[in-house]
Amino acid sequence: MSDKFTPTSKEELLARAEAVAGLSLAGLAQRLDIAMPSNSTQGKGFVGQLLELWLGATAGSLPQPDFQQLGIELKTIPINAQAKPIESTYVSIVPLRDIAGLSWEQSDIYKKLQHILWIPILTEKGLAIGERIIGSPILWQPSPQQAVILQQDWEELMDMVAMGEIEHITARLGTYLQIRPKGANASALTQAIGPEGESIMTLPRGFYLRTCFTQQILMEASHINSI
DNA sequence: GTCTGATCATTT
DNA sequence: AAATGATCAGAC
Repeated sequence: MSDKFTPTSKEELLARAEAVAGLSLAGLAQRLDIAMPSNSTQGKGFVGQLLELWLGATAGSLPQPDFQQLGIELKTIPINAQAKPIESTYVSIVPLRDIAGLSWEQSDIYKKLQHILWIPILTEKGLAIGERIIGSPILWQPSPQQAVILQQDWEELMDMVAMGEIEHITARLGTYLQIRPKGANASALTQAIGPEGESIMTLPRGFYLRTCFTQQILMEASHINSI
């Protein structure tokens, strides 16, 4: 039943995603002969991995788009019954060293944000993880206006990193993009640039998309779908 | 430790 | 209630 699948076109990928819209996570897990985690705390990441398996994502833990041949990144996004995102969306790790001369277009996050397959997951709290429902997929690319803001956010934040101001960066900065801790726990440390240009140890950080931004994406898509 | 996949727990 | 800062699970 769990025959392997590799998408060779975005149309094929989208069709494969549409085929499981309306299905519960437990339903898809059963189809793939995968065991469900007992709860959503232990199951962090399970939703994404389940859809990766179904859709034939290949990038593994590389900092590259999931479907390398197609240049498409896969993102599941938890939404409530009003179709509002429940959580921000992690995109990629923030480079904290050897970043001199790094441009927006060269960055890992730029490549991932060029083309995303969004899969909304209906995730009301109190709903068991297996009862979450897979929604209709959205194939998205940033509009020119969105691209400008994303680049501005990235440049503002990465300027601070390059200037040794990582410890002054909070999640309050950035219009669409924000930087937050992204590590196993508070004792996981990595090297970064300090105030005097020296090497310091700090928490690993990640780039996240704010819910106000991902909500835009979902709203635009529902508008298109309703025409 | 460095990435991927995210959601949890606490503060605001 | 929503946002921020912290954490969970797994591959390598």
